Amino acid sequence: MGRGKIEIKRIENSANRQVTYSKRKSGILKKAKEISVLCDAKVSLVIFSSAGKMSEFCSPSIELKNMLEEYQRTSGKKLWDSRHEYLSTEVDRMKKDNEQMRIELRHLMGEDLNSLTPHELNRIEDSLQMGLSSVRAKQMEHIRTRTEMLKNNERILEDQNKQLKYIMHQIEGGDEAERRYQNQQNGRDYPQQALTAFRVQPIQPNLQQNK
Amino acid sequence: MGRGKIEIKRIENSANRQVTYSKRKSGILKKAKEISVLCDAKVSLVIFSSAGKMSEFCSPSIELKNMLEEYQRTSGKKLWDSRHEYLSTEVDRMKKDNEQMRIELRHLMGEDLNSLTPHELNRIEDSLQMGLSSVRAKQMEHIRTRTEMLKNNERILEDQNKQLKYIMHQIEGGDEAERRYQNQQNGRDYPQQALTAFRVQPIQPNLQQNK
DNA sequence: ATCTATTAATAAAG
DNA sequence: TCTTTATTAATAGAT
Repeated sequence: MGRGKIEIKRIENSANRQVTYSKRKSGILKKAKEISVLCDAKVSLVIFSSAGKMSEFCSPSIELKNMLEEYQRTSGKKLWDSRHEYLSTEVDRMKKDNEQMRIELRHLMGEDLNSLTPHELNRIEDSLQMGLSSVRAKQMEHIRTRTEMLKNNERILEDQNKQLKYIMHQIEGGDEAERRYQNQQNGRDYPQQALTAFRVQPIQPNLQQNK
Repeated sequence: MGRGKIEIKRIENSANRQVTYSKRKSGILKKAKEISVLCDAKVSLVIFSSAGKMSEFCSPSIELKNMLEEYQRTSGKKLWDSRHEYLSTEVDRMKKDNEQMRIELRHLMGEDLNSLTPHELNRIEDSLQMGLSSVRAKQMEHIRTRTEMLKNNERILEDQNKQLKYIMHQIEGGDEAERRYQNQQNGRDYPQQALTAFRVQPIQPNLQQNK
């Protein structure tokens, strides 16, 4: 039904295929509407183009959902019932999993121990003991890291102190700066600016955060 | 496309309607097949005659079920009922729950600790410590119970021994029974029946199982 | 999109 | 229900 007869096989030329799709799609939708009206039939037609765009026709006055329910009854094929079943078993499976983990967690928290045999208690104890060891090892690791950080900062600050003392010594000819420093160390309210006034360049680029 | 043009409205004559249905049905099924082949489209076509007889076409290599899932995603219309949704959300919720418990369990077993802050580590440690205390308390309880059971059994057996010795003393006039008992104690193969031959009534109703 | 030559579908009849 | 056939409808290829 065109300028030439065509073979029914995939149209390789993409543009042609798209044009033909468009024409035939409207054709088949029209046919669907016609048969539903002429013959009082219930029709559901859903089409996805190769690009994934959807078109549909469904007889007026009937929901696709209802039609598909009838489809399942008539054909015996399951559409969403099977999905229901799948979900139901999935939920059951997970509930069991869940319950088991909940129980194990409870046991590890020292609850509901009455139902356990001595042997099971030993297993729990071992698990807790091992867990505790690992956790404490990790805590020690943290503490070591933090201690090293503090030591490092201390060293940097000490260096800085030495530099500052040296600079002050040079500038004020010795004892004056040393005296000021000692006063500050002793908690007297010596102006804080006294030190920064020397405009020393930043000398602690590696000072680490004590987070 | 026939001997005359027809108006698109319900065909009142039942026989005509049936004939037209049959012809157009095969026509539209053919069209569905053609567009799916020519244009690489996914097509689902379901038709019920007014008499309730069903015909269908679905693109090969695609399940109607899958198409309908895509339909729902694309159109946003829901085909399956609220129970389905309920199950879906239930599964999702449980998956989350599950995952969280799995993580907590792992931490309590001393795994995957790197992601934890010191504060979280402390929490885990406390939990483990408390769990361990409870488990050990319960183990002590078991041991105590078992010890008491053993003591009790021992007492019962001692009573029984006394009774047996007394009975034997009475029957055999004293030393003979005592001698037999001593022989048995010393491991000589004195016939086992010697004692049971007295047909003493069961006298240990409260003897407890050492399980 | 629109046009149109041609094929395809099908209404009515047999 | 099948076949035939006259006629309309659909559409392939061109514009």
